[in-house]
Amino acid sequence: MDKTFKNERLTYKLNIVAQQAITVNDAIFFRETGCHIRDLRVLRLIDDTPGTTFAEIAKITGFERSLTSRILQNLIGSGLITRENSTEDARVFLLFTTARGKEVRQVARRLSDRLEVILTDPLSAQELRAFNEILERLGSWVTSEDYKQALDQEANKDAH
Amino acid sequence: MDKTFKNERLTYKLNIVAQQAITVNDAIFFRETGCHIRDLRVLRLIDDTPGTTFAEIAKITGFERSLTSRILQNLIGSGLITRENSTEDARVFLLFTTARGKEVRQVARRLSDRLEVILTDPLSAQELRAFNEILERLGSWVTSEDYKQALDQEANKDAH
DNA sequence: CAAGATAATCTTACAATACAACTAAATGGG
DNA sequence: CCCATTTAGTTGTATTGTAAGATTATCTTG
Repeated sequence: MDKTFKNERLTYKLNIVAQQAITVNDAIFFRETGCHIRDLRVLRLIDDTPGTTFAEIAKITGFERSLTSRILQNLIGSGLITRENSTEDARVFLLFTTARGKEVRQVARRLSDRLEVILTDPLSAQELRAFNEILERLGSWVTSEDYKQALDQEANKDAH
Repeated sequence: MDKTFKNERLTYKLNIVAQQAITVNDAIFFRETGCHIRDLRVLRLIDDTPGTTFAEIAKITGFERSLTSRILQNLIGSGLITRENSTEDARVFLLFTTARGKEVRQVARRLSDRLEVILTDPLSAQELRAFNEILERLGSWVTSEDYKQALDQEANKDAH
């Protein structure tokens, strides 16, 4: 039996799997679409809510404003999105996907499906469902206030 | 119901959970032990195989030689490990943990236990076991040659 | 219309890490 | 036995990604 991780920490295992999957996938996405996963996420957001703004994107993704700005510039430069001045506020511009943007989004979606199939190849359908469900719960947990508080309490326990 | 990730990709969820858990944990480790997770991993390696060498560490961890060198310098600087010249080869030095190093390792181990309990708080014992087992398998899979090959094939399918 | 406030950008600084050049010591073939 | 090559480990430098803050343009309110 393969013992790649026997007795390793959960976070360590998590890190390996996430890191590996993302690094590899990102390279493939870039080769096939010219975009990195992060850019594609922004593209998806814009495609799902046409006319969204810079500020919206920054807020939803949590990216720094400067970073957001650059990603948008990239997408515009690649002709995947366009910006239109808002008629109500000349400071604001509205974002839309171009035809090419929609196309790239579809390509990315299909690619993503296939990559996920490969990633989860060793899992049975049932295991995959269970894994998804658990990740879901853990995701909610680690981004919650309660999690932060639990950690704070842990720290205080030590400090006494 | 909380929909943090509804319909999100597996890799995305994985990334969020791993990223969040690691970032937060690393900060706590650093505060409590003065070491980052990565340093602690090296410390553990040395403590488990006293007399190990620079080259061994670099090979096992997969870290760049320069990075490995700097981590070791840190650990030495903090008085957690010592280096001894090898009697057989003057280029080589052997690594050992100091008393303080062993102590820090223990502190880190206990802390790690507690942090893992907090992280997996929303899971039942059974779910935790299942999750661990699946992560184990995925870890082996994504670091295997077969995985790389499966991805290559996928890429070629497109290229035809 | 002046004084903030807000949207987005641009510049700069910083941290992390990889790469490559370097020193010192060992090995092995002529 | 000595010189060329290899190996162990270190250090300087370049690159990269990102955050923070200054900057520009526009809007709002008194």
